[in-house]
Amino acid sequence: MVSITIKDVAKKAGVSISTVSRVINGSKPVSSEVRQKVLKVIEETGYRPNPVARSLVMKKSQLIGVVVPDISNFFIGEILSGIEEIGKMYGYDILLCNTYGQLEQELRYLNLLKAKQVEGIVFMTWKLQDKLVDYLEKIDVPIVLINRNTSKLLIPSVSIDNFQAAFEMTNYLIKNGHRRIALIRSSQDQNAFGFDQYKGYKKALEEHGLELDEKLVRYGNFKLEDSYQIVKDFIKENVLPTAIFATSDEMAIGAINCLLDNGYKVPDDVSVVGFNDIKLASIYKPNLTTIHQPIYDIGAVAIRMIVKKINGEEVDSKIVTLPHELIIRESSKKI
Amino acid sequence: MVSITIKDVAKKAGVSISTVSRVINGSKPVSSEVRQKVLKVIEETGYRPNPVARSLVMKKSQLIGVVVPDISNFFIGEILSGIEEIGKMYGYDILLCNTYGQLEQELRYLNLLKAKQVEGIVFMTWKLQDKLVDYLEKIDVPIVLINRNTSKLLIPSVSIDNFQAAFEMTNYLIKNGHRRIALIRSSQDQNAFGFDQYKGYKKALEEHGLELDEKLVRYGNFKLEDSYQIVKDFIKENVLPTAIFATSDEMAIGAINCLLDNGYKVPDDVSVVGFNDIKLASIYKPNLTTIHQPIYDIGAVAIRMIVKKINGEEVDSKIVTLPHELIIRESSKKI
DNA sequence: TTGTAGGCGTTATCAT
DNA sequence: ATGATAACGCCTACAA
Repeated sequence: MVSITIKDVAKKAGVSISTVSRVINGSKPVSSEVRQKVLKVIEETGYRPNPVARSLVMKKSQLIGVVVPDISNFFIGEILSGIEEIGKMYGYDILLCNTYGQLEQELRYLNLLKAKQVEGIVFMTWKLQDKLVDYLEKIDVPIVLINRNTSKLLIPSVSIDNFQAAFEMTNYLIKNGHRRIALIRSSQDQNAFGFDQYKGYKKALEEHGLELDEKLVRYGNFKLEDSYQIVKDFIKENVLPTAIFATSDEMAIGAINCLLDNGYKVPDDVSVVGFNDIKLASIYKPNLTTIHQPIYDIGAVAIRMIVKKINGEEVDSKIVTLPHELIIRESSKKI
Repeated sequence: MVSITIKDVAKKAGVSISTVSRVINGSKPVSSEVRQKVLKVIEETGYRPNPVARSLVMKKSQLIGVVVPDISNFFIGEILSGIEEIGKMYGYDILLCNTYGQLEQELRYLNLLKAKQVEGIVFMTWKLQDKLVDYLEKIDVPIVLINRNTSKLLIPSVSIDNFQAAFEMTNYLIKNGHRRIALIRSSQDQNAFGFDQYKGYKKALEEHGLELDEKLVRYGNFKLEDSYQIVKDFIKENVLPTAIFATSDEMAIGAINCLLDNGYKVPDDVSVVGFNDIKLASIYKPNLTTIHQPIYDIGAVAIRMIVKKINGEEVDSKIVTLPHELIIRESSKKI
């Protein structure tokens, strides 16, 4: 099964390969007579230009790299559909990279993507380490970060206002009578995803004259198991708060499960709220009070920005902040 | 930012490009003296071979295409991690294609993947239409289907024994006193995913002398909303069965939600069971009775088969059937 | 409007 | 052991 090339088409149509190239790309005028002939041959032979060869000469690939820390994460899955769909719309294909949030993998993939001549990169991670930032800022490919407010960075990003959202959520909890509010977020690192949320939480506490009890701030890695264990610890240490603010819905669910398993009622004994509003949030029982993010749109906007950059169009702003909304459901209540 | 090529390295090292190529690929012996020199230059310059150029001449791409009907589906997300991880282990990257189960998209992507010189394809769909099968069988790239027992097809596949699993589940329900057991599966089509499950369901009914009531067999497209609506219909038509067998956990959850919303208790009023045992199945309240599949492994095995084929190794069997297990949890009970 | 020829970065086949 | 050089399939000045 030898695939047929532009040369074959040229020969069969009795023209030069440049002419064939021209009718394919419409790069230069071709007499409609010749064009018809060539088109006919292409049709007959089923010729398809070889994208690899094309990439080599054009240094373009119609490929966009997407690197994420966990494909099977619900939140990320939803973002991916936005990316894929809009990308497709513009003729770009997705090279998927799963890093498990490991710096080493992230660096490796970034290199690989560049080598593969991807035209843009959508990047997402839990922890934005300095070394990574250096690398990202230097890379000469359009890149956009997801879910980061990188005001201090040079890299464009699309995200909601995590600070404000966490602030609102904490406020809501406080206004509903909660005083001891735990925060489950990811790593302590300043660069870790969720630092803004931590600041929002802190600010709300401060505004109400509540003291921040660092014992109530715990760290999980966006996994159910992690928050499950954290709540277990709370119980064991006998310091269970009246409200738990988990910075991802998955972690909220893990927390609720632990509570339920230990005979506590949600929200009667403890209110638990999440973040993201993944599909599951409104399905799980009890439905999650959470911060709604336009998840699909985040992916869609990110890739749209990349496409614009690729086409040399001016991108309105480096940092796109999408709207969020506090959604109150069953998992929290006034005390 | 001009990237440096093999030519630059050759010049700097004072050798020919062939020599450089040799030390990179170890394709032919090179005096260790020269090798050191070249290696040093590569190190200094940070030279990385251009995979696109390499692809062009080798007609290989280190790329494996993965086409799925819905990235944000939980089950598929988990399969993807298996594929990605094992693929990476063998140096392959993933070109992700999301088809929404549309034939048109599937065909389009298959073409595109071939054009991109992918070395193999992992294919998954809800409905394996004839036109698609024709195409898949003709394609000259290693391909493996996921979650299909394609005994009658020429294409290799990896899957559990869906017939047997559905048989066991139905049996379990019957043995627990259920007589009116609804089945929610995907499209009626013979080629649709889930036909085997339908047969297993039927067989179990027959073996117990139970009549198959076609009114109890409904069709949803693996979406929560679909099964939600189906249960709503059951209620409206006043034909609610004592047990509902949904052929995906997501659909089971949709069914339970509808039941709950309408004042029914699960499993007290109605037992609901699922299929797949996605992570969520053991987290959702009530925990789902379901068929456990080794989801990650399915992806892993599939890509492993492809890599073997690429390397010309003999693949043991065309059809790999992985073990499943009936997991009994809280969503079903004896009546 | 059309054709010729050089080059994109590699690998592989010949010589040497 | 090493070096020219011809592919790989395509695009694009430059000529005609």
